Amino acid sequence: MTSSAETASPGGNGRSGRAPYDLPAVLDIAVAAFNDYGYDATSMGLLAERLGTSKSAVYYHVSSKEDLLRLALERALGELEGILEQPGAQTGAADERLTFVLRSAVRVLTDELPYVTLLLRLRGNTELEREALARRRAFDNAVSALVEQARTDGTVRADVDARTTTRLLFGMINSIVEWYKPGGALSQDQLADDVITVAFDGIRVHPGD
Amino acid sequence: MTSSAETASPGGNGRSGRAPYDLPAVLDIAVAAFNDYGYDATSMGLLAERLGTSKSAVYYHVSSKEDLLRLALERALGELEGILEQPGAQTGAADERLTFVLRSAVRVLTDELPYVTLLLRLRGNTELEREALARRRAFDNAVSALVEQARTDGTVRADVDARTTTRLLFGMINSIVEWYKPGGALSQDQLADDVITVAFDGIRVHPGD
DNA sequence: GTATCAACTTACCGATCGTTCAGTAAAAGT
DNA sequence: ACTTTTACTGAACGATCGGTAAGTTGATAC
Repeated sequence: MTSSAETASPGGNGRSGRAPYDLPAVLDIAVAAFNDYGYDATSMGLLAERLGTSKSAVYYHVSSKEDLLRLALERALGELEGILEQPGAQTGAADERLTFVLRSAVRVLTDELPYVTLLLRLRGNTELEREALARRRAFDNAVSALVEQARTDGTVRADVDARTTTRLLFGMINSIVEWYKPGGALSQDQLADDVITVAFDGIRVHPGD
Repeated sequence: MTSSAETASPGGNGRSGRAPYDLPAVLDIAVAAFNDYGYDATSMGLLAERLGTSKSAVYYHVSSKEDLLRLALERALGELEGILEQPGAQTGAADERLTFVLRSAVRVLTDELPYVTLLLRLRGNTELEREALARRRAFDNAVSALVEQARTDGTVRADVDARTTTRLLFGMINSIVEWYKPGGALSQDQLADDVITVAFDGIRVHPGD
């Protein structure tokens, strides 16, 4: 057997009554710290402090600070891009596909909250960040094409252009990472319903409804 | 006379054919750099390079890096808070006041784009940043109260709670700083119209419209 | 019982950070 | 003519940055 590590009993290595870290655990804490202070403002020393170890211990698990960022962004982008590969995003009427993608995006945002938060706050300073932003833009463009198609179908309003509509939609959805607290009073499903409701029908009560 | 400086003719001080900087000019360039790289990732050296001077020359005009941030945030927050003091935000029906505030917010965002952008990207690392975030939260709460009132009036939908509604509204509006380019094809007024349209009536075309 | 290995620790490196300081050239004031 | 003020320059400060090198420890393999 290949030693199923797990996050098993403490005292595993007897060093000081704490199981050794594995990469996913380090990544989780790193991403949380990046979101708290910002990637640039988070020093490896501070990260080590949060982990309860030394800087060099972190470097045993990861090859560089940027490597942590790469792993985190890959996870977020992979989940988002996965939405577009699902049947619900590829078959059916454009407005129904759009609904599916938006609802799925809300689910990914809430499921992978810290990872997507990190992605959405990138500034594009390094090559790695620029590549991630390009992939994010590609996702946005795919959704924009759906909006365009729905406009042609006559199911989405034509008095606002598709690009602006898409940006406002993502502005609304992406803002979720700035305030949503998982496990709070607002469930993921309820939030997704609210987003779809406001996005498609707006906040106004129409006379006669 | 108190020496009306202006950004007058070059060669003003004869040093190297360039007029001396004043604080507003330094602040403009600093805010642009902060938005390009992020506040933390922007070094005073890089800032000086953009200004075409030395690090210490910057310190002649400003007492610290944080001081630049303070001046910039004060400008953005002052403009936003000013919205709530205008008659349109204080008299009339709640939904009309809400419309006025949202439209005004779009105008402030586009007029003071770099300054508001900086504000909206704060992480709250220092005391200064936390104070700015508190003022921003107070603004959000004022708008949330308007939404609540409009719900009571029956002009805004009651099936989404006021807090979530407000957050989605601001998510939409605040995202403008991430993509709006002043002087482009989309005018400020058209953008404001689009925001109001999508926010109040959604993106869907209703059968029978 | 010795060798090997994962998982660290302590100590340190050069680079860069925000900031300061002493000096200085040109303009303005008197 | 002389002083003061404005707007800098160039060099340096201590602190902190991301990252590295070498040694140590307890568990496991043989």
